[in-house]
Amino acid sequence: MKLRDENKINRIYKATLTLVKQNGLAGTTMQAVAKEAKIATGTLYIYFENKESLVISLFNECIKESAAVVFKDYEMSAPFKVGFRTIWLNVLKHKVSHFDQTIFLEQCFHSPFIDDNTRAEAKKLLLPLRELLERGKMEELIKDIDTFWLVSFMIGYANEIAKRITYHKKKLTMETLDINFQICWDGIKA
Amino acid sequence: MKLRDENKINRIYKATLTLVKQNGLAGTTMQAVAKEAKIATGTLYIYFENKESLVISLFNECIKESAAVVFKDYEMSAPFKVGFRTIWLNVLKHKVSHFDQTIFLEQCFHSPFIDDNTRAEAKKLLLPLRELLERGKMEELIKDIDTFWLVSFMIGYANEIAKRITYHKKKLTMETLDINFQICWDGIKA
DNA sequence: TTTATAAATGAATAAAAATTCATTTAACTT
DNA sequence: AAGTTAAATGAATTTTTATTCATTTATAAA
Repeated sequence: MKLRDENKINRIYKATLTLVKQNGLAGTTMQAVAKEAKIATGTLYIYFENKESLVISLFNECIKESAAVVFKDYEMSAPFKVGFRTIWLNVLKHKVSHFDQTIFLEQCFHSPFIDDNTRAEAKKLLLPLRELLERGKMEELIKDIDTFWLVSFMIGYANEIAKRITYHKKKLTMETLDINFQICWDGIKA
Repeated sequence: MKLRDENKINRIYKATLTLVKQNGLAGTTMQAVAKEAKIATGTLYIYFENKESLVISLFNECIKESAAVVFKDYEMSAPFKVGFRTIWLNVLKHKVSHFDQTIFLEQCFHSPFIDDNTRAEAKKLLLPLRELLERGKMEELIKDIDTFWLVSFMIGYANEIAKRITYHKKKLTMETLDINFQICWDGIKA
């Protein structure tokens, strides 16, 4: 009996991300995904019921992976600014190094595949970040404004930098990180 | 002789924007566009050779409109911060009030329809903004870092706010504008 | 009015993409 | 080594979407 190859799912995911980055969700066909993943078209349908299912599974995978990365190396006990920097750099580095995921997620939010419910679920993963920001406000280190705007600011900015770096073939050097974190910190600090 | 109705083109554009915001470029069919614009499918092809042509025309239209808006009410003679605020608010207000365009442009950048050349042309429209920022650096009012990052920051942030406001059904009140401009200004000021 | 001209229509066709399935292949069991 | 099972294949089919075109309708000029 031939065993189902879990690794193949990753090949399919990878292929999908590559193609969506290149051509958008609009321009990505199942045939193309299969070809890119070096499998037959039919094989795709062994692993995923249909295109919608593939997109939704990959969406959840990306959300999960991205959430896992945010709090890497974060120490509750460290000073607020240190913790904030760690998290912001985690977000930025991840968005740059997995840029295809960044674009895929963006495309998903305006696709017929992802509904409001899925969107809402995805949002929940940012809860720990919101808590960190509440702490910063408590300690009077950052502006006392609706956390909503603070989150928008740090995530949105990281997103934009990731795009710019990729499109303009910039490198994510330590200098680049420092410059941008400085802007980010000055923006939110009290 | 029946005259070609230029206004119909706007109806088609409007319909396309509405549908792309809802379903993405992926989920937007010519049939659906025609129906939304309340015309027959065939009529669409009188005005646009094919789907690609429709998308590219609309892309150029959006870019043009957005460029026209940026410098509204801007006075060269005003102090730098005043000018900067005017422009930033113009960008933000436009992105919020024409959110369908914001999304359409975003989708275009990852579609098979828009090529690198078109992208580069679009970028040129930000030139006056770059010049303003150079002036700010000269006057030592803002951070002396690559203009590239400053533009990323102000445009990217406006983009993100527009998304957040729309998705979370927030209103663009004067308070909201002030809060966010404060963050933006603190971020770039020297 | 009548005629000429171009726009508008939408069903028909072509093209592209999604999905299926009969057949083959690979890996495990006895 | 033979038998069994499930994965893999890719051509064939179905479904969806883009595009065409013969016909109708509206407008302007004669």
